[in-house]
Amino acid sequence: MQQKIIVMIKNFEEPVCDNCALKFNILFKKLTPLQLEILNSTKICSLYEKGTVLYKEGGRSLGVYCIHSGVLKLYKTGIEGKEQIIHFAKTGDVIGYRSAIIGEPACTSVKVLEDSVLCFINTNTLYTLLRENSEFAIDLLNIACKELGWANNYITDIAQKSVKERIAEILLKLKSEFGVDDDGIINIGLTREEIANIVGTATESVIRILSDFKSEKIIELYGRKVKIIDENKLKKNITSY
Amino acid sequence: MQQKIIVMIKNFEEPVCDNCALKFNILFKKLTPLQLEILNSTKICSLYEKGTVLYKEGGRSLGVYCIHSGVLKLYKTGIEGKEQIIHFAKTGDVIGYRSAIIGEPACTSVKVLEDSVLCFINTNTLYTLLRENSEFAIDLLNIACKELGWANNYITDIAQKSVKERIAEILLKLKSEFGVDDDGIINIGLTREEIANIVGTATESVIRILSDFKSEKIIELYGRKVKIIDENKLKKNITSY
DNA sequence: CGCACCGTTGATTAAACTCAACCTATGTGG
DNA sequence: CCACATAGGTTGAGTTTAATCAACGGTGCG
Repeated sequence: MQQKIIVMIKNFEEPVCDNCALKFNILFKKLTPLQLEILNSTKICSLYEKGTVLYKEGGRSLGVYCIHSGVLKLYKTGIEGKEQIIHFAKTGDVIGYRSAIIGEPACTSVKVLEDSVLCFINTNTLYTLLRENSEFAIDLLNIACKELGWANNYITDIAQKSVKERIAEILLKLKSEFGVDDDGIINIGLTREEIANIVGTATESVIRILSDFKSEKIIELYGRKVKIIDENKLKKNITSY
Repeated sequence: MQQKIIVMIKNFEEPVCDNCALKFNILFKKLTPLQLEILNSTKICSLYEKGTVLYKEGGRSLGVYCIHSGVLKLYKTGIEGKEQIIHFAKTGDVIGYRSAIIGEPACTSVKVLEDSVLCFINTNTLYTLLRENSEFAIDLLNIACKELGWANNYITDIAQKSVKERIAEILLKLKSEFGVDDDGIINIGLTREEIANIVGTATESVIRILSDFKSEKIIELYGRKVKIIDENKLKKNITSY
């Protein structure tokens, strides 16, 4: 029996913290040149292909990941394995810090949605930087607080809004978060099931509601991609507080 | 016409940070004696009576409150004024830091549920301490991360569990958070509507489910207070992941 | 080809909300 | 003191929303 082995080599440029565009991002902008050097020499960068599970809920954290490029989803596994997507992470985001900071098992799993170049920073280095540089700690605190604000909003949304409203909202959020291409199509493709797992509903409900929006000429569907053609009408589906 | 004016003076002992029991709490334990002194001399303590609204969603934050004693609820105002309770704060908790840190309007309103002695720390002092003492910043980061973990869990709960499960869970959470008195009755009294506003349901649903639990001999009701008499049966109402 | 995964549709069911009425306790003004 | 208003609690009936169940079509892949 013969096996054909296909080796696919995807190349990626190893990022250097010192001239990484992300150092201008909120988190790393306050690091000193020396600290950037420490970061650069201890970080471990790799390309993670679509579908890879980076880490799982309940697993012990070893550090944080800085997203140089790519898209990932953070989710919890709920009742009967149903996944609840907590949020998406993309270029410039840092994930895994919650678990690294408090030294508890991860509260979410992370899966690569689009090939990603990630820099891993171990907990020791993270803590060294946090202790040495309180501005850095404050910036990470900022990130955590922003996420917390979003989470609080989302609790209210899920608790009070209808499935239709939540889907309308998520479409707008995806648009603002991922942008649109030249044809105005939102730059992320999610399965119907994934959308359901964001807003906390059944796949069939998502299908029906997307199809409603389509027949009301509010959106256009291109497979997994969505184009919003009437943002105002879409917003009218959202009860504002 | 005569008016009878009743002046009620409630006394409270002004807390001194240096020997405040809370300094052993996670947040303040890393402050130096000097920093505790700064904290002590700039903080403003007051007694806030039940019913007082400390601050409102959307309002600009001026600092954080350290809870010396008392109970408060943090909530968002959602659709048609329906309140969504995000969480409760009690002795030893610090509230308002999210807004103070990121310099955005508050994302929740806060109301006093039980007379509270609160120490107000203005944003300047907070930032001074954060900058001077990275351990302090790390500890606040810890608090934010814990809250974030809880919020993520709650998103999954609300999205996936039934109202009955959520109520069962909240009763257990209230018990562990507030403890029970000598008769085993949970040390917090909430209206049916407030319970509804925690789990995101209608008041009537809470009434019906509590009454179900009562007739199944799982809980006993004493007005607004609840006694859990069969914790195992209550837990059976919660689907575990 | 056959399998797996995704998307779609229709029919049915179940969960929870809404509405309405009524009860009780508490507090208020006349 | 009574009359009344207010807020919280309760119950029942009817309706709505969304979940579930089932069947089926399309697509890509080994």
